[in-house]
This record gives sequence, structure tokens and C-alpha cells, in this order.
Amino acid sequence: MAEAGSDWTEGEVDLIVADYFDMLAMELRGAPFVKARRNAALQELTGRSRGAIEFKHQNISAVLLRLGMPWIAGYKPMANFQGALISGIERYLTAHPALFVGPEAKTRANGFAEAETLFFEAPPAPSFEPLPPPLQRIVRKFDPALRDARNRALGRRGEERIFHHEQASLRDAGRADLARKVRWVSEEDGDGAGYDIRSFDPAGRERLIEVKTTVGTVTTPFFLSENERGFAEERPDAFRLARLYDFARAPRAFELTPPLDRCVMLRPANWRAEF
DNA sequence: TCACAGCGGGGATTTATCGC
DNA sequence: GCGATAAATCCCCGCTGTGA
Repeated sequence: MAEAGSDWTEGEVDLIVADYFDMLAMELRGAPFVKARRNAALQELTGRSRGAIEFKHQNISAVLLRLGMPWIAGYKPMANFQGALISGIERYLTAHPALFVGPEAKTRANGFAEAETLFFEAPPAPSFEPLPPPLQRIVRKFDPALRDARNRALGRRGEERIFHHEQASLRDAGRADLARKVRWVSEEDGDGAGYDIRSFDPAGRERLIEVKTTVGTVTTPFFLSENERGFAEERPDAFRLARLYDFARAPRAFELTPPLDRCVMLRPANWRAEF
């Protein structure tokens, strides 16, 4: 049994990290669980106190926040965390590479006839703060932005949600005529237009919306193609980037308008090699 | 002295359960 | 169905120990 005040051992860290990810997966699935019982079971296994285990849960949330991954609601990320936790999380992710991909990535975002509250304020303009090297290593191995970008089903469901939201908003604004003209361009014509949805504001002005969806949090990075970035520069009057986040749990969104580099930090993510 | 990890305690709030 | 009560959840405050 561990002594209060001593550093957590690798075994203890592995236990609590595994338990945390198990609870997180259940939360994302909408499955019920009682945190106090999980805490009590960990107290039995580790000899740590309730407060110590809860504190460690908040430390794990802090690491996941920095990684752009979702965390358990209720375990508010602490400001700091110890290095042993990073290693523990890396070990867990290495052993469970399919985490949040596949069945777990199913979402509960069904039925959205009304223009319910979906859009909130965008996060403040970025202040670039580099990740500590151990976290950079994890991001390279398990990039949550890349994982979400490769999840085509997730992207499609995000577009569907925004498509219905645009229609409902226009109907609520008394513009059923415009709501009928909203087009899901990427679904009907395929990718390549530089945006996913052609919609309108209540005054009839065009809104060309590119939808970016992640399971992660409000600040989880996302990928933008060169075509999309170029289109945003070409049509700053109409281009809108709809950023849907926390999609598996409680989908929320914010909207970015060009110039995009004033709202987000754009960094080249791949290179085109030509002869 | 200071920063930080680790921790205990507890108040406020929400949710579940029970008895009427 | 409703109010009372218990349990669970959320998260804040402030303390100790340690190492630089």
C-alpha cells in the first residue's frame, strides 16, 4: 500500500490511467457509472485516499487537455501534472491504439429539427505555447486531430448536423424559402469545392460553410486542406468555418470568418513533392 | 524563499431514493 | 406527485514536504 505523500509508482499510475480511460469511454458512450465507486475501488487497490485519487484524475485531465483529447466532465484539469503521468498515458495509448475509433466513435447526435443552441463563442486568438517534449512525442504518435480527420463517418455526421442546423435557423428566422435552398455540397457533389454546405443568412447573403468536426475539445487542432485555405482567401465575404467539437458527448460549435490566420495558428502539415 | 506535487477537508450543488 | 433525506458530484482552499 502506498504511503500518503509519496510519489505514485508506475503500477499505481497504470491502474488509475486505465480506470480513467475506461470511465471516459463509458461517458462518451453515454453509459452510466458512479465515480465514487470507482474511486473507492482504487482506494482499495492503491491505499491512496479519496482526495488523492480525485486529485490524480484532475492531473490526467490536464494532460488530455494539452493533448487536445476529451476529458471526463467533472474532473477539471489541474494547472500542473507530473511527468510519470505522461509516461502512463503513453503506455496506455500504445496498448490501446484504437481508442475512440470505431464503435466508440459513434455519436449520439441524432434528430435536430430545431435550431437548438449549438453555436457558442470561439476561443480567444491563439498564443503559441509549445508542448513539453514528452507530450509532443505523444501527439506525434496519437495525434487526435489526425485521428478525427481520418474518421470520415465523424466528418459526415458533423456536416449533417450543421446542414440541418442551417435549415432550422433559416426556418426560425422566417426564411423557409431560403431553408429549402440550403445544399449539402460535399454530399451531393463530393469534396473539392472548398466548402461543404451552401447556405444563406436571413438577408439572403451566401454562406459557404466548411465543417470541421472533432471528438476532442474546443481547442483540439484540426486539419485544413490547401484547397479550403485558398477558398477562404478567395471568398472571405462568404466563407465560414464551422468548428464542431465534443461531438460524441455534447456537440457544440463556433464559427470562424476569414482571415483565418487571425483566429487560428496555421502551420503547414504536409508537403507536395514534384519533379 | 519559492515552486510544485501531493493531500485532506469541506462547502455548494445536483441527483437519487424513500416514505407519505 | 411531492417533500425530505441521503448520496454523489464538483471543485475550492489551504496545508505539508521536498528540492532547487
